[in-house]
Amino acid sequence: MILEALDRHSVVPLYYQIRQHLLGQVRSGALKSGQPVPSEQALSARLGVSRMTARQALKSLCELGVAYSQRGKGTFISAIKLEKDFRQVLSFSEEMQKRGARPRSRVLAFEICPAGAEAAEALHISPAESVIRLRRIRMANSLPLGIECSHIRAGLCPGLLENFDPRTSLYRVLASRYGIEIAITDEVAEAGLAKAEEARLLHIAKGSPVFLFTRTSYIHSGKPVEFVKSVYRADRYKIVNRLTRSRKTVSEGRN
Amino acid sequence: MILEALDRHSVVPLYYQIRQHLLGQVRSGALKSGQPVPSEQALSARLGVSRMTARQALKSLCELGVAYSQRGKGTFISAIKLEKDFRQVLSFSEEMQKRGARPRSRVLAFEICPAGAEAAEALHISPAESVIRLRRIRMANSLPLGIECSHIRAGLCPGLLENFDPRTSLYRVLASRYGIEIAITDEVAEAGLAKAEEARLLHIAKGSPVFLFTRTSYIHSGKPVEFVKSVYRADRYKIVNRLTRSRKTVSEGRN
DNA sequence: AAGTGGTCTAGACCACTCG
DNA sequence: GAGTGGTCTAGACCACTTG
Repeated sequence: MILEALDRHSVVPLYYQIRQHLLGQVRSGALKSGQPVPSEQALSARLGVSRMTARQALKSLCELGVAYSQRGKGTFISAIKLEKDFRQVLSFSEEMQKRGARPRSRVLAFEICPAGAEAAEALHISPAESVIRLRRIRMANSLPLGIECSHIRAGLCPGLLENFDPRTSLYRVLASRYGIEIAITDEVAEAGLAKAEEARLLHIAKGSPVFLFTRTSYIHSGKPVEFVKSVYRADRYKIVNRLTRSRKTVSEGRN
Repeated sequence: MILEALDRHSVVPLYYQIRQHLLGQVRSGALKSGQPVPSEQALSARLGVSRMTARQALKSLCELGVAYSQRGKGTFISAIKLEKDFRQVLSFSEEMQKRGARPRSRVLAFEICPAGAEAAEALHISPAESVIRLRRIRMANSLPLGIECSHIRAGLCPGLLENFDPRTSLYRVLASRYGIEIAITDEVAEAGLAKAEEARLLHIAKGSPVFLFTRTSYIHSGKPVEFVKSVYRADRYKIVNRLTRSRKTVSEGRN
């Protein structure tokens, strides 16, 4: 059934190799939804790994959303299609490429200025402290999609203004040049109507429906590094989400 | 430092007791953001459990978003506030109670009818197959918030129409009476303008901004059980999300 | 009764970070 | 070099599900 595809001398962990192997079987259709994945004991025996390792492989498969475990019954392939990066922060470029569209941006402003009240609160700095402000029109296949205005604490990335080409990926530069890796983004989405300037920039009628986003991004330690306000055309953008219902294990009561 | 609060004869798993203990220290302020959590070795030695058990406790703490681990350095309390149920499906009642509002509903329709094209596609049934349709105005503190129209495969819950009081919690009845436990909800949110009927029911002007939700809920096996379309007032509702950026482990390349 | 996943132990080696 | 988390082993007992 399962080939001996394990490389015990690889730097790739065994449980990860097993997971990828099973993932391949799902992708190829050899394992279909509802079907049981080999049990922990079976994997352990067949592949000559300890049961804990087999277990870790199955658990990580479940964390991907590809499978689910039932005590006393087994582990089964989930019918739900996308083993998806639903809740991943994607940069605009990444998101567009994934959807098969050509991303482009037009820079409206790229400057150092005081944070102002709203950005200051989100970034936990004083309103007078300097931020790098980058305002761009985001386009997919040359059609305007939205306007994004990003604020980054200037102290975190000295020289960004001089060294960054604002038409390229901000996240990539933050990571490679300054070692700033975004770990979490909190996002608030509201629905509203396009104001006159926004409508003009987005090529829609004033009063058209739009999404208003407010995003704050944090590095792993929890320190906020970026605050973004955006306006997106509602006729060309929607929010897709996947929510899970707690299996009693998440909270301890009262919630 | 850590009290011997472990009950080795409890039905509650040791790792879970340890996690809750650490969670308590975070809540009480004894462990603050940025501070290191006791290491796996330290917990293991101090509490007399194996390192794997201590490890499992720390791992589950990280899965809650309360802490994060760094190889070679340690595990630290995350500064990001809510150890939250961000990604949880909550029923309307649960959500409102959490926000401290009194939930109420007014039933507009509660009937059996053919699924129709849109619901049929989401539920993977034929458009002629019967569904139970429940249309309600959702209110918080007596103010109308939104209109929800839910479609449930009639075959899954015989007698629901006679036995369910549509002003109470649908999810609770599905779970207790029919053993249907919602595991995952896929949600699409769009922004739009209120139509005449919607505006009247929601007490807003026609053309006011609204959220349009389309939700499909699945049980663990992936079978779809409920399809909901809703319209929510944008001035009283917003979407809050937390996104994480992949730590290279999630996908295997090309993404 | 047999098989499953959930928990737990007491070790081990490794790569990594930091002083 | 000392400490940390990441992986792995070879066992064990348990609760749960199913025939």
